[in-house]
Amino acid sequence: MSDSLKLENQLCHRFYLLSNAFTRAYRPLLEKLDITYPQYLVLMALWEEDNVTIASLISKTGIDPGAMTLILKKLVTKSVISITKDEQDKRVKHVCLTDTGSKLQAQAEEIPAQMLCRFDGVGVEELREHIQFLDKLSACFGQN
Amino acid sequence: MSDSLKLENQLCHRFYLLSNAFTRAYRPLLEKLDITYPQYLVLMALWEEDNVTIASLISKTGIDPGAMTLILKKLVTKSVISITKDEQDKRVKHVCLTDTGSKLQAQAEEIPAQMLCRFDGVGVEELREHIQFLDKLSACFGQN
DNA sequence: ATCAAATAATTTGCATGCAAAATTTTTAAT
DNA sequence: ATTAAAAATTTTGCATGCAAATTATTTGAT
Repeated sequence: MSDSLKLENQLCHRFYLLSNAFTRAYRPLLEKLDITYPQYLVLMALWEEDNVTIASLISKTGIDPGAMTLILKKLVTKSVISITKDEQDKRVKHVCLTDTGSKLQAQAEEIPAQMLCRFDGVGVEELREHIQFLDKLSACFGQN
Repeated sequence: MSDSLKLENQLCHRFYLLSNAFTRAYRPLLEKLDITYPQYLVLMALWEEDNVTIASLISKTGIDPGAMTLILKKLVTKSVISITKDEQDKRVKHVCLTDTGSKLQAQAEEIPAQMLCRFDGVGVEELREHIQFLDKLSACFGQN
């Protein structure tokens, strides 16, 4: 019976807890925009670069293809995005922000700062340093 | 348009990606034990301390109460745990490992090492240091 | 003792996450 | 040109995650 199976020694459990904690923390902020956290990820990607393919959104956000289909449908229903078919390659679809979707960015601008406020005693330098570690760790798992 | 809404600047997105990546990485290892990742969390808690209340499991694993009910039902169906009612306080239920559940620990012992193998170029010292940061960050969000 | 407030679990309804199968369309090899 | 393999999406089925409402019990205050 080593300690390797103890919960407190699991790196994965930390990420499980933190990922869920962040999603919960974002919820009240995102509800004002009437969107969920994964939908927020899609919109952040689109605010950076509009008119991209679904495959591109999947790659940038890391959202599962099957989930992406549903998420995009909901954003279309909310009139935040529109989806058009590619004329050259009929397999491909392009996702565009609507006026409503573009204007949502202004309301979202304040969200990152509001989240940072909650990081009590966490320095910006410290943060940047650890983010490098997180990216290094992500690289260990490849694209999947 | 500040950069605060860019995906690459989102700490939350890192945790989203890493949490999902870990769950995916554990899947093939856990399938040999016929359990899912959240079920694995519950079992790790029970291998550390058996015969605990559901509320205790919720607290230790951070799994949502509603989800916990379903997870425990499945573990009961697999004959990995058994659930008994408290005689003193009829609101409370106690969760116990069955023989099958106890013996599963032996098969699970090799899992942590197999996961660590994938951490290419990540030092043990480095790991310990960053885990402290993760715990510090978790504390910013309280129990919820 | 009595009754409101607090607890422990469960249920409900909605939104993913994900593997695997299915569709549609394109590309590549023969 | 044909056809098999590849690529982009969608669909299907199952397992959470989570807020909110509900149920069953217990505790605490009057």
